Amino acid sequence: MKERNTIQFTPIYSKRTFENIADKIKEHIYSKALKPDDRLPSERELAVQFGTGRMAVREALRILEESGFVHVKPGVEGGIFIRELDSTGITKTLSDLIKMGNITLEELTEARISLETIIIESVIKCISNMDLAALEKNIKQSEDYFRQGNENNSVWGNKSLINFHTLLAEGSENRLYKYFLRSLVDLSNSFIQKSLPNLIQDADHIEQHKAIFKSVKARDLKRAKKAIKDHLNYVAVKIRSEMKQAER
Amino acid sequence: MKERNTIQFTPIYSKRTFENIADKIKEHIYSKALKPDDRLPSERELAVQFGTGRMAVREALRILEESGFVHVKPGVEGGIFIRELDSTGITKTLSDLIKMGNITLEELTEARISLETIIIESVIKCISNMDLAALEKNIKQSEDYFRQGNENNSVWGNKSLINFHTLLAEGSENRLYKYFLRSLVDLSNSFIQKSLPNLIQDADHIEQHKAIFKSVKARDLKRAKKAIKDHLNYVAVKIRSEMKQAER
DNA sequence: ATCATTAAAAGGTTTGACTTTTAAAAAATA
DNA sequence: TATTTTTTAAAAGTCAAACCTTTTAATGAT
Repeated sequence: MKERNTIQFTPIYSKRTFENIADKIKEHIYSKALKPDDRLPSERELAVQFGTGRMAVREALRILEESGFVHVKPGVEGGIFIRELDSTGITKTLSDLIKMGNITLEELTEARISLETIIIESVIKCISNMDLAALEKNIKQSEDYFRQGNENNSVWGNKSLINFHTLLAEGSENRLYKYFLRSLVDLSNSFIQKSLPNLIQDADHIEQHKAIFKSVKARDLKRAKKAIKDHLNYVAVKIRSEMKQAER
Repeated sequence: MKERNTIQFTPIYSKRTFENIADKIKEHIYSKALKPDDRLPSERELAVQFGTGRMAVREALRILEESGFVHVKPGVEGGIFIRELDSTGITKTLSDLIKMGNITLEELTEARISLETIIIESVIKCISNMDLAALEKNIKQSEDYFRQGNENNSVWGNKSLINFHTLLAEGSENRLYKYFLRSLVDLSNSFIQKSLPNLIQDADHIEQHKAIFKSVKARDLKRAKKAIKDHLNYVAVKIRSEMKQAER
């Protein structure tokens, strides 16, 4: 039996000039011909090379800039520089969705709890000694900062406290988890920071990080899952009560 | 004891004109003064209203277009239209990360399995009868298409087969899950479709959807979790073996 | 009724002149 | 000599005006 040919036609867009330019540059980035920190020719030079006007190039640059491929710096020694793609694209989108009210803080924290539970499973299977050491160092920093921390006892001063979770995700082999988690953490932080700028850091928080670390180091999945869940719920409850208090 | 004032200065950016324009328009979208399908004044008119040149407006539009806020149509009765924000922003970012090799198909499917397991928990708690009906209808469509499906027995023809999972996510109350899942599903589909354009649809696939549906309807979490896990693993195995076969 | 033509409105593109920003280089000062 | 200030050149940022292209509604011819 002869196989039938099932070709499909895809819609045709006669693309706009600036889209073509953006695509051409992207191709070079995809193919690694252009790598992070490389500098592109100047706007005017690009316009000449592409055989287009300067404005078309500029519009292409706006697109590339917005999606995080390049970053543009004016002045001598300035120019158009290739950037590393990271989680900021996701963060930006989610941030917009939050501003539109399409996502609430509750949804954010719920998603974070689910995600971190998944991550801890992944992490416990494949975390390296280097990652473990980084975590241990992070906890040390948190403790140090907390001890001398009379100057500014807001959680927001203690950066290491905030970084623990993203650092934990670094131990996972699935980069998607890292991107997602980093976005969620960044967002819930900036979200909470706005409503509770004076949130106090407490010793329990660090103890809980320590508990998570220990169970991960011991590769005790059951204990680790419980530790992370307890911790996140603890934080969620604390935030909720603080918010209630702030309302009055 | 007097509380110490802990103000923080945020960095100052003297923003570029087009950024200011984009921000101004975004504000109106955030505040719902501009709603989906609303039409903005023409480029020329906007330039007059903002007191800037037309090119600054155009660059702002490129940004808004890229991040999914507006969509631009030329011609009479054309113009600049407000769009509903959805998951396409996330999808686009992830798609770029895939093209950069920062994410693989394996990571994608793994993440999908984890996410769908979470979703099924959320769904089973709060799914409405309407959502259940939609799922049931979807399965009916898949079966109908499959029965008369001699014309084109590729899975890709059977759209309802593909939509089952995103439809399931609609039952969740957490919109983040919906956005994430839709992105992951869209991506793995377009990914697989490229490498396996002739993937055959099979009856088991639909039976598994049915099993998931039944356990969700019965609110049997344990059975539902098993059903979704089995299904996704089944698909993953099938795809992997097909890919191996395609290599030869 | 149907088809072809036309005109207007919108975005798309180019060009050239001008402004602003930045950092290195040069000059003035201590 | 070391430091501070000024100059300068390269690059992006901006604007205005003209012109091109696409789209569709309205008009007119068949």
